[in-house]
This record gives sequence, structure tokens and C-alpha cells, in this order.
Amino acid sequence: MATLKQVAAHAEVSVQTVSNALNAPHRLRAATLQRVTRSIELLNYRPNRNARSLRTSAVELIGYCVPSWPNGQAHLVMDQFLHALCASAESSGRHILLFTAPVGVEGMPVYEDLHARRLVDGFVLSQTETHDPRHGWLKEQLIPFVSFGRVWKESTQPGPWVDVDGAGGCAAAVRHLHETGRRRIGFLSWPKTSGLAEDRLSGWQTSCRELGLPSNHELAFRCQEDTIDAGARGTAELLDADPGIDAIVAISDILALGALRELTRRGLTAGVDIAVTGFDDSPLASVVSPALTSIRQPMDQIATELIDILTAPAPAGSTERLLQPELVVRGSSAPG
Amino acid sequence: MATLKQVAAHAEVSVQTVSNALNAPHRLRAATLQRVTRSIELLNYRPNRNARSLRTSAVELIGYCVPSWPNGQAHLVMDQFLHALCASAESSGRHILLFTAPVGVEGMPVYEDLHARRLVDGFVLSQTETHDPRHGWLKEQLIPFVSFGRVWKESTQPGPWVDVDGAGGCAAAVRHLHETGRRRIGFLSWPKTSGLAEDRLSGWQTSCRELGLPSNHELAFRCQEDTIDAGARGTAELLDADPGIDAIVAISDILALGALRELTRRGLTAGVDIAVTGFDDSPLASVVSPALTSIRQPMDQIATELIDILTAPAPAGSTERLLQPELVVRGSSAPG
DNA sequence: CGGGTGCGTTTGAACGTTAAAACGCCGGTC
DNA sequence: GACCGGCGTTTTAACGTTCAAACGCACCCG
Repeated sequence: MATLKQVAAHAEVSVQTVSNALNAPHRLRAATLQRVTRSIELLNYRPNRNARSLRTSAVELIGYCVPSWPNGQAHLVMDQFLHALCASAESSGRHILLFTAPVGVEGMPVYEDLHARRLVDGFVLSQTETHDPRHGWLKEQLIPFVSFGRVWKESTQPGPWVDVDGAGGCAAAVRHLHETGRRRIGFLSWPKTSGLAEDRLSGWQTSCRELGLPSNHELAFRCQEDTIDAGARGTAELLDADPGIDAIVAISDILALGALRELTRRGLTAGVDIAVTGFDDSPLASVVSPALTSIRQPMDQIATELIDILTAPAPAGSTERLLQPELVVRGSSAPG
Repeated sequence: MATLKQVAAHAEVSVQTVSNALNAPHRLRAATLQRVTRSIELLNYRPNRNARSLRTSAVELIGYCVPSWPNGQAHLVMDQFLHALCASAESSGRHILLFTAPVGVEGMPVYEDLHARRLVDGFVLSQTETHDPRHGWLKEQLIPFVSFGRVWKESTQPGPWVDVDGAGGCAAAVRHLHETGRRRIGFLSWPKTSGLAEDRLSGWQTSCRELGLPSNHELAFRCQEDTIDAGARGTAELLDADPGIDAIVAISDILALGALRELTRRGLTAGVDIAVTGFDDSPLASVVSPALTSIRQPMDQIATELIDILTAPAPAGSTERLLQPELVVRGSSAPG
């Protein structure tokens, strides 16, 4: 492995000149630059990142805690997110360092340690929970971070975040269903304790009101868990309570899959008799039949914004960016 | 941030003594060790990893290329794998560094670069493809790596690997179905080009023969893609070709889900009329109804072996470890 | 009592890089 | 011709750690 020293010797210049050739080429005379560049290529030189980091005290690594849900719940779009995050990081010369940590405040020593040992410059948080303690803690420790997802039920948002407008997404779904002739739209949700759920539900509710559609609470059902079974049962409840329902907006693809199953069981055809939409546009959405209309989170954009905020020179107060999801229309809400 | 120097000053010893207190405590007199330890704790000292790595030229970071499948196919168990991999790495003081790279040989410069710049010590490969060029290339460059998954269709295995015995898993499924009274077991597979598919299919075939069950090729259907639809169509083909089939072993959970759907469509009950098993025990398996019997890859063990091989002092030739998956029995193959 | 032998500790040097300051040279100005 | 300013390059020092060697001391042995 070639070092600066060896390149310098080969190009017959000082070590610092080679360093400048890489970091501040404008300082060199054209002839020198060319000579050094040639030596660099000839020796296949690559800067040693550790030495550089030691000197500059910046490691260009961003920590991300790989989530694990004990109940074996699916992260159906996590690979998309990770890929986008990596790509964005790389486009600014950075990388993602994965780690595990206990959820909640017990995990904070892990974050502190990674930062103190200089393994990472900062963190990207996700799987933000209601009253998530991490944001406040990191802010207090002056450790750079940015959150994917707002901290629900916190009066002030501690620190910068990027999030997707769940309410807007659901509203878009409702509008789409309305445009395609549906007039009685149910909502399949999660328990009230989830900020995410309340956000998305509010989008369904307000857009129904705006369009003059019913949004009474019999039309919204809260499933206790995010499973296909729960979605099917919820759908059954909705249809039993109000047989006039002609569309169902589900808060997740999994619940939507449950809805599809229940419809099939009742001899109804999804997209024809009753329209169904999901959320996240997970790989499953395009793999079922009829394919599932779903609300896609703009992963590339999310990742770009996250990295952008985290690596911006001055945090300049709390940066907050709400991105719009995209409705992907498929057979389960076929026009008609 | 405290440094060795500051701790040394506080404990009134030399810098090297503090270093020894951490890396070779047996060299210190008990009294000194205690004094130094106290100072370390008092100053909340954490070793700077960059400085350490610069000196020792080992970064304790392992590169993993986060896969991206263009067709949006699901990595339903990737989060499990990543979590296990991180946890294993951490238990030996290491971490996982994520990156993206083009598939095939065009991606190799990325691997080389990461290693040359000392961002990683070595690599864990997965998503091994038929004739995967990475293994041979890395071996040639003397870059440490270990592969999750064998390189199919390669006369000699270039480099160490850990893999799951797909044939053994499918054989276990067949035996389980035989024990619960099934006598005509179909197999739902992928195209012949996949080494993974041939491995698993061979397990079905040999175990059927051993048990005196039919395994003629009308009982095996190759789906063109890994989708629920394809699984449903494949199941229809199988049942139409041989109405006597009383069980189906699917090569993936997704195909198995397709089988479940086709059974429902035909008014058959999975687990009662026809048993179904999947592969991978993805989060979906426990979330459908009837819940899906599936073959679970031992992720924790896989990860442990991977890290173990990669960080073992001397590679000592090609290390190869074939692990046994575990059959998780659920309703879709209910006894009787 | 001189000369090993260990043990615990310190000293000196090095890992490869970059920031800051110093240097030498050239052309222009007074 | 002495002085200045700018440019391109080199020198010096430092980042925080560990390795290897040296050191001081107590102990044991002949």
C-alpha cells in the first residue's frame, strides 16, 4: 500500500504537496499537479482514512441503529431505506455504520460510546417512538443527529427531522378513491397510542370532510396489531357495521392484505366491488393479485434530506422537512 | 474528550502505562492499575479508534454491500440477517459498514477502494450469484472475506463460506409431511438457473425417494418469478396435472403464499385438504392464516460463524460450514 | 559483592495524514 | 537596488495511539 511519502518520493516533491494535490489542487502549478497525479495513479495510491480522520477528527461515518422488533414484525421497506441511505451517504463520501442498541434510554450509552470513540460523526435515527428519549439526549450531549420521523407527543421537536406527510398521503388516497367514484370510505388503523396512526387517520378524516364524504367513527377501525389476520378481522368489522362501504384505506400494506383476503372470503372482488389501498408500497404490494394500490414513501429523497441535514455545515436551529408521499395506483383500486 | 495523555497526567503515570492498563492490565501492579482505572472512569476516557487503527492498521470494521434488487423483489429476512450480523460483530468489538456497489465484476473497484483506504478489514458477501466473480477476485487481491452462500456452479469454492443446507431443510419438510400422513408431495420451485433452487429441489427429491414417495417431474413446477401470483399459478398447474397431490413444499414463503391463495380459491383448506410449507420463515409466515409452516435459517448462528471465520487469526485454507435450518411447524401443515 | 533475571514502568519512535507557518523565488514599484 | 506581495513549495508540528526498546529496581545466585 503506497503512502503519501512514497508518492512524494516518486514525484520528487514534498509530502505536503501530494496532500495538496488531492485536497487543494488549485494551489499547485499545473505541471507539478500533473506529475503528482501521474505518480498517484502509477502507485495506485489511496489515502489512509484513519490517518486522515485522526488529523481532521472527522470520520465520515454515520451511525444507524438497525432496528429489531421482538415480535418478528416485518420491516418490509427497510432494505429500500438502507439502500437509499447508503447511496446518499456515499454521494458525499460518507458511509453508514450499523450497530445495535437497546430501545429507549438504556440504549443511549451505546450511542455515546460510538461517538466518544470516534467511530461515527453522528447518527440517523429511525423507528421513532412516541416520547422517544434519544432526541433530547443526543441534543443535550451535542452529538449530531437527524431523525427520520417526528417525535410524536412532544411539545417541541428536539432536533432536526425528515418525515413523510402521512396525513397528506392518506388524503391523496381518499381523493383518488373519490375521483374513481367511491363515496363511502373506511379506514383501517392502528391503536390510538401511535402518533403515526393518528397522523394518517387525520388525513383520511379531513379529506373525507372536504369532499363531503362520511367520516364518522364507525368508518374507522383500529386493529390491535399489524398482521394480515388483524386486517381481515378489522375489515369484517367495518363491513358488518356499515355494508355500504365501497373503499378501504389501510394504514399499512399488511392490513391491506388482510382486507383483500376478507373481501375474497366474502366473494367480493377487490378493486371492483370494494377498493383497497395500503401504505408503504412494500414489495408485497406489487406481488399480490389484484396488485395493491399503495402510498409510497420517497426513500431516495428522504435519504438525501437526512444526509444533507446531518452534514450541513451549521445546524442552524431545528431543521424540519415534511416530504410528500406518492400514491401508486394499481388494480386494488381500479377505476370504476 | 479526554486523551491518554490527560488520563496519564491525572493518574501520575506515563501514557504507555494507561495504554497498558487497557490493553494488557496484567502488566501493571494492582495498585497502579486501580489508580489508572479510577482516572479513566473519572475522566470518562474512551480510546480514539482512529488513532488506534492508524497504529495497529486494523479498523475492526467489516464491509457489507447492501443488496438492491431492481425488480423490487423483497428481502423479507434481510433485517433479521443484518441484525444478527451486527450483534455478532459487536460481540467481538467490531462493527458493520454498509456500502453499495454495482453487481458483478463492475462492483469490484468499490470493494478494492474500501479496503485500500482502510475503511474496512474485510467483507461479508451475501446474495451470492451463480458464477459470482467477487470471491475469486477478492481471494486474488488477498482481501479477507467470507461468503454467506456457496458459489454455485464453481468447481472449487474460492474462499470460506457459511451456508444453510437447503436440501436438508426441504428433506425435513418432506419427512414432516410424510409423518403427518401426506403421501403425494409437490414441489414449487424457481428456474433451473438458480443453484439455490437445484439444491433445495434435490432435498425434496431424495427424501421422497427414500420414503418411497413419488418424485416424478410432474410433481415439481418451476415458477418463473418469486411472486404470489406465480406461486398461485404454479399450484394450479400442479393440482391440475396431478389431482392426488396432498402437500406442497414451496421454495419460498412468497410462493407458499401463492399456494395458499390458490387453495382458498378452489375451496380447499390449507393444512386440512392440502398441506403447504414455505422457506425462510419470513415475518409473513406467522402473519397469514392459517400460519405458514416454514424452514427457518438460523440467522444468529450464521452470523456468528461468518464473523468467526472472518476474524479468525489464520484463514487456514478454505473454511466451509453448512448449517442446518429448522422446520417451524404451523397451521398450514397441521397434523392430520 | 558483582552480575544476571524479572517485573513494572518510562522513553523514543512510528503509524499516515493535514494545518499552519516558513521559505525561496519572481516580477513589479518606488 | 532595496523593498514588497504573491505564488508555489517545503518545513515543522501535531492528531492519539501502540510497539519495541530501554530503564530502574528488587531479588536471587554464586
